Amino acid sequence: MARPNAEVEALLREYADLIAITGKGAFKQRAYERAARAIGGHPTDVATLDAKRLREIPGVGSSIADKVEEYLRTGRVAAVEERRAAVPPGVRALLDVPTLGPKKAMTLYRELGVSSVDDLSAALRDDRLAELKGFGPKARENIEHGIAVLRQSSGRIALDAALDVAEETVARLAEVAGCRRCAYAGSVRRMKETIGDIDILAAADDPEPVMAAFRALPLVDEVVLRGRTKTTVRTVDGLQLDLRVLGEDSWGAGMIYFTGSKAHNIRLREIALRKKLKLSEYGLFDARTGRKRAARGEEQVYRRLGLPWIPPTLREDRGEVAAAQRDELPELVTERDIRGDLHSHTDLTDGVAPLTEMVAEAARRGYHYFAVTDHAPELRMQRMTLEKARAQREQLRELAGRHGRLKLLHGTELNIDPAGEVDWPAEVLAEFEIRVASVHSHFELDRAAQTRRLVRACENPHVNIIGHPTTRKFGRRTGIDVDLDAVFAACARTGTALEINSHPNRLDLNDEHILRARAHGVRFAIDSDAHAPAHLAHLRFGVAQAQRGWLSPDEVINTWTLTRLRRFLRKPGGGRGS
DNA sequence: GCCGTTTTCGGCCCGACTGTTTTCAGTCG
Repeated sequence: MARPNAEVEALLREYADLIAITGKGAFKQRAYERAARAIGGHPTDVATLDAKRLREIPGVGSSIADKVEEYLRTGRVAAVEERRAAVPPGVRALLDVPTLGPKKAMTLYRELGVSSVDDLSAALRDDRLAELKGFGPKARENIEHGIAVLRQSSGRIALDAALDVAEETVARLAEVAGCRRCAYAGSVRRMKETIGDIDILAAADDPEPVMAAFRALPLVDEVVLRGRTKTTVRTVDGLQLDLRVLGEDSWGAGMIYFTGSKAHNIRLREIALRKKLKLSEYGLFDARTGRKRAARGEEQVYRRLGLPWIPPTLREDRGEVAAAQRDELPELVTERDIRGDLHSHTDLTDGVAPLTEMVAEAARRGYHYFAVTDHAPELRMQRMTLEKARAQREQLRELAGRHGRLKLLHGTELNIDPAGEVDWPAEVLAEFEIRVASVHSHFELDRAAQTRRLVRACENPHVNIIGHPTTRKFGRRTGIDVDLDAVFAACARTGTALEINSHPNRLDLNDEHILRARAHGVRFAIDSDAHAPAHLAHLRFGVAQAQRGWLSPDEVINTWTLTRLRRFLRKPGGGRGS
């Protein structure tokens, strides 16, 4: 289903978790986690590597290489199966509850037989945790809150995972004889930040062969609904997929209907009604005679309604239909407009690839410029020092000019402390060409303190970009409590850009924040925050959120020429800046 | 389990925060 590297990464992570839960072997657990990360971020497909080449991946030795080979050969790993037998899968799922780690999960399982998040909820309700050592009132409250955060996202999955499933399914169905067209629609096509279910549309004269192929997909666990033109299945991961088959002559109307959003479709039907037309998934019809007026292409249907084609990322009933009527749809930023990435990490801190590989990938993507922004010393676990940063700058200089037009920028990701101060004194900050500043801790400060903190960071004459501004993480954290409008205003006033972090678990800022921020006249940076070469491709998710926030290229600083970008990086009061 | 100008053993990313365990374990980044 997913890329082999992603599958192997998931398997090794699971094994690491199982080691942690069963206790003993903290370093072994770390070794598996490290190998999982390295393989997940490895540029070559592990299925094409033999044991010797596998061992060349940092963190992969003979034992892990053997397990990877075993998995690729047989689809299973005996050692993993053994651990699975000892720990019910629901116990591992407890680790997804923030503030619950392996130790507490195991205690809950051993002492109370808790083996799922639902069990845990029940145990909390019956106050059975109170008897346990290490589960005081505050800890129980934290677990309760953790479950609530988790539940907010449960039933939904991250956009990247949904796109993998959607693209794979479309590719399979497109091969079926008699399938004339196939595409995914729904919230995946609108690139919503999380996805509840996946809608697939196919065009065929006879639906049944496509339906049969759909039901037979390896990822299908259960056929929920089975009709002539519509089938619903549930995957082994609990995700719901809907397939609808239409005639090819209804394709455009069908795509509009199944892409949604529902609210957008209602707007369109209202317009149709005023024009004495009727819009359904089969087409746009004359209300009186029933004659078909348009259906084959989305453009034709929109045109018949007196509208230009509206990009799926805008179809949320946020004024796009009215804007289309006035012919004032924004010119949306696209991935092609992006000239470079301004936030990335190497193995000097917590990335998994060396500088050379990150730069090579940036060059391969055709970028004009690329900023390397490893963590600064304040994030202690990264062990950054000024000497290391300067050595990296030298290395970057040596690489300059080796990749055609690609220009390399030496930057850093600073840590914003609770008072809004960042690492390093001004003169050191001035040595860097670009400075991202982000919150990495103290998520619990109150609203006034968080707001002061971020505004202060904006006012720092060396801070160019506020990284992942809300710090929310899908299924982990809701994000800090902060007066975003005050921060947006500070960004606009000080010439500080706001990041749209493209990591599929962050997407921070999200579409709604972007819409609000842009009203303040803020500039944005769409960044990957890549920790591996493959992560540079996450940019597509950030660009999609930018589109959902109605951004045009001019509002995004990394669509600009390097000359214009450099001018922006010299903030008012930023001194030499560079 | 991985790794090596500390090289085949003995380390391993380090520190803060939190709640509760009265001396520190567990979780997080």
